[in-house]
Amino acid sequence: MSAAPFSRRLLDWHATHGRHDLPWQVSDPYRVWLSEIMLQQTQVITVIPYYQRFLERFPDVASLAAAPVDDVLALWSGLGYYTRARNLHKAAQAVIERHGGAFPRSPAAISELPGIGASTAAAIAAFSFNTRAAILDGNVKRVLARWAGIDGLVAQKAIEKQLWALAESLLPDGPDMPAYTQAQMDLGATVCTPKKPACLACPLQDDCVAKRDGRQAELPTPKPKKIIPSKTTVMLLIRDGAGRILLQQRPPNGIWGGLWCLPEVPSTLAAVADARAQLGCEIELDETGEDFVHVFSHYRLTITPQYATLLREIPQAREAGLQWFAIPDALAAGIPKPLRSLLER
DNA sequence: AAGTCGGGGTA
DNA sequence: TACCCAGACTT
Repeated sequence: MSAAPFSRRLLDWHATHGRHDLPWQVSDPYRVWLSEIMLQQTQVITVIPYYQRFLERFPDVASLAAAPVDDVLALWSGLGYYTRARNLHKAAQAVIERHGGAFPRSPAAISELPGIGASTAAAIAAFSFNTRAAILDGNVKRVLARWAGIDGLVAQKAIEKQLWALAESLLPDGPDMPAYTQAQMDLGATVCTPKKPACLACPLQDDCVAKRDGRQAELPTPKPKKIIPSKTTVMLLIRDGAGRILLQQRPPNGIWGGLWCLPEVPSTLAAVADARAQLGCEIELDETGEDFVHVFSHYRLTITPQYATLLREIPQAREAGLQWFAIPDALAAGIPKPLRSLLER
C-alpha cells in the first residue's frame, strides 16, 4: 500500500491549509515578478507594505522602466539588499526594450533578466504562465532535505544538484503548477519550519525520513556558524544655515549601494580635516551622539554620530555625489535604515 | 566554493 | 542571542 503521490498530498493540503490571500497571488507577471524579488531572503510579513507602496507608484513595467533609479531605491528604502532594486529597474528596461514590453514566458528567458536566478524564474513562470518548472528556495530545500533524508550542506554544489533533481522529479502534470508551487512554500513557511516543525499537521509525514528517524533538527544539515567581525565608523551630520544636512550617494557596489548616506570618516579626531579634504566643507564639531550598533548578516557596525555645523564651503576638491537635503527630503529619499532611525529621533 | 549583500521575525 | 527568510551575483 503506497500513499498518494507527493504532489497530490501537497495539493490537497494546500487547498484547505495553504495561504490564499497574499496580495501577489495574481497571474500578472509584473506583480508576480515584483513579489518574488521582494521576497528574496525576506519574509512575507515584511514585504507586504513595501509591495503595496511600490505598486501604487509603479503600477506596471512601463512606469517602472521610465522612472529614475533613485525613485526605485527610495521605495526600497528599509527593505535591504538594494541590488535587488537596481536589478529590478534594469530588468524593467530590458523587458521594454528587448521584449517589447511583454514579460518573457520561458524560465530560460526569464532568468536572463538581472536579479532573476533559476528558482525565481521558475516561480514566475509557474505562477504567471502555468509553466511546469521546479523552484528551489529555502522552504523547498528544507522540506526535501527532511522528507528524503538528504544529509550535507545545502550550499554544497553536489547537494544542491541532488535537490534540484528531486524537485524536478516530484513535479505534477496538469494545470496545478501555481497551486503546487505555492503549496511547497506554504508548507515550509507554516508546517515544516526550521525549528519545531508541526509534523503531525504535515501531509508528508507518513514517508518523511526526518520524521521517521527523529532527525528534524539535524536536517537540513545546519550551516557551520562563523564569528562575524566588528567595524566602526563615524557618520558626520553636518547642518548648513538652512538646517539642511549633507548626504553622499554611495557607489553602486558595496554596502547600501546607490543609497544616500551621511558622509563617513574613520574617527572624530581628524573629522574637521577630513571634511575639508573630502567634502569641501569647513566645519566645526558640535556634540558627539551616542554610539549605536547596526548588525548586518556578515559584520557588526558601530556607528558614532558626530554633529557639526557648516562654516563655509570650498567647492574645489569635493568628492562626487554630495548634496544638501532638507530633513523631509532626506526621509523621502533612498536612505538606509540606521540613517532613517537617526533622522527620526 | 566562498564571500557579499539588509533588515527583521521568531524562538 | 542565534537562526533564517519565495537568492543572486561576484570573486
